[in-house]
Amino acid sequence: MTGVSLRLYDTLARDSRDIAPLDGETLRFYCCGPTVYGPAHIGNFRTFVAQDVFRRVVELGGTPTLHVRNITDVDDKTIRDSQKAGQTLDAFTRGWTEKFHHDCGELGLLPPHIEPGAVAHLPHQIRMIEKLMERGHAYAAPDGSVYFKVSSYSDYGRLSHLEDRELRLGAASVATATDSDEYTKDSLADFVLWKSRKPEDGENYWASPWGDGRPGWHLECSAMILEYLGEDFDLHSGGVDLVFPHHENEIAQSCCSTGGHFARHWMHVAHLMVDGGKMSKSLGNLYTLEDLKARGFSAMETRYVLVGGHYRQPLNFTFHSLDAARQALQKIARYAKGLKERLGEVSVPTHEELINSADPAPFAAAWARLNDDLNVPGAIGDVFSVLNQQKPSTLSEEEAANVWRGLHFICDALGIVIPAVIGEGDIEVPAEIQALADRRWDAKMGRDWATSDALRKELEDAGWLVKDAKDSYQLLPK
RNA sequence: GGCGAGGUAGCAAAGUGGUAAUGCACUGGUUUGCAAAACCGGUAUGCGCGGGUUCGAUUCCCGCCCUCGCCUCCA
Repeated sequence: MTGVSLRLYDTLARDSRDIAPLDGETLRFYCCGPTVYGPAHIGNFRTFVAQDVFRRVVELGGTPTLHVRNITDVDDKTIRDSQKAGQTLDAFTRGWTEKFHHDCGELGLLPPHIEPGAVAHLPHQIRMIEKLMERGHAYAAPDGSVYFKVSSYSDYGRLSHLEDRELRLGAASVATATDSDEYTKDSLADFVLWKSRKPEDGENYWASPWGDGRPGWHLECSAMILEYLGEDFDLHSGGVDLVFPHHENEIAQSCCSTGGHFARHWMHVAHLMVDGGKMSKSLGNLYTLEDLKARGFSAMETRYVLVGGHYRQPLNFTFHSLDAARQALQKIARYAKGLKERLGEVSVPTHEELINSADPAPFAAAWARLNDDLNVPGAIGDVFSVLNQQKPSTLSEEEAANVWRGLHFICDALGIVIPAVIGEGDIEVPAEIQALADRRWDAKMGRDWATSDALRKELEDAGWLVKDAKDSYQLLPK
């Protein structure tokens, strides 16, 4: 044990609270997962990365977790786009789920212990609707849709603080709502649990006691949480935009169907902005991991950026921040290399090994920051402060080993894999650049400094940096 | 209109009732033939503006200005 316990801000309590498992053993938590109708963008990943850091800190602190994250594989968008792609819904969502898993792997996200899909849990959802009907919290409309009766649940709005929301609806929202054709609802506030079959759904409908149709979006999380985490569990997490209505609706559905407590703690991750504003497809600033890789940035560099702002603060993404991330990671990489030289043969401890011998060593301050509402930027600052003070060459072997373990401990908490020092891996050098560099090396060996420097300049102008060592040199792209 | 978050150096981003971490960028020096790396140092008399409380506020209170997000597609 590390002797520090995690305090985390709770959206519902509007205050920080200690995180401790309800059952005294395992921290059980749920994260709203992606809707798989395309590649996730880095904004989506910001949330998943923040949740991953949460899980890592909990585990490294000595508490095992049960992490459940769903896959939304049926909704308007998945149906619409699968049809556009000429694929069955199942094939379409399976493909995007695989892509999602691939990206998660590259970003170093620990896979959830359970990853349920909505379609595979239709019986659970239908059962929940039946419960809600029995208890008088839901009603079927003439067209076969089923709605949750918001007025039947007095606590509705507690999470989002929109208690009397019909009265508070902005002018724009009212206009939109009344223009829509959902006249079958008793109240504007009621939300759909079961959507009756529509022609545009094609083959994507399922049988229910209320007729053919498909589940409402909010329902899947409630049903799957009940199945895998029960009526009462530790924490629920998602992006801030889910506070209302999604999480509010989940609470209503779950509490009304079971009488249980539902989530004890709510963690919400602020949005990623791009160039100071919201990301959107129309602005062309919606980046995927693929987009950034095409520009030469690794998934780890992206992760470093995503993790680099406090999770409750909007984070502005820019390409400059990716450049800065690369430099910062290289600084850590060079430091780690220095330690390695000091230590000889050392291995990189795994997450499991670190859990079993949890010890932040000289990075206790950084670890404390992480345990204070996951203050990652503060922790990173502390890490560099230590690196600036503990130079590998000045450390005893024992001290170096300590720093090595501690550094990996903190990096593991952040999910950062320390990269190789650039240049130590394979770099493809164009033949003409290589030729220039060889000529320069010959000139240098011949102590023809003028020619050597001129060629260095030429290489720099071509975007290549020459690093000289005693009897060799390296070419690095600038 | 309602709710919420925020305005800290060129950029990013922590933090504290007692005088501003850290990363990037920039920059002086040591070192290197020159570079790179490394090492030593510099770069906000200042934390949106105006008041107030206090021995002392960037940190608390009040007012104002500005930015961003949410208000049933949304991580």
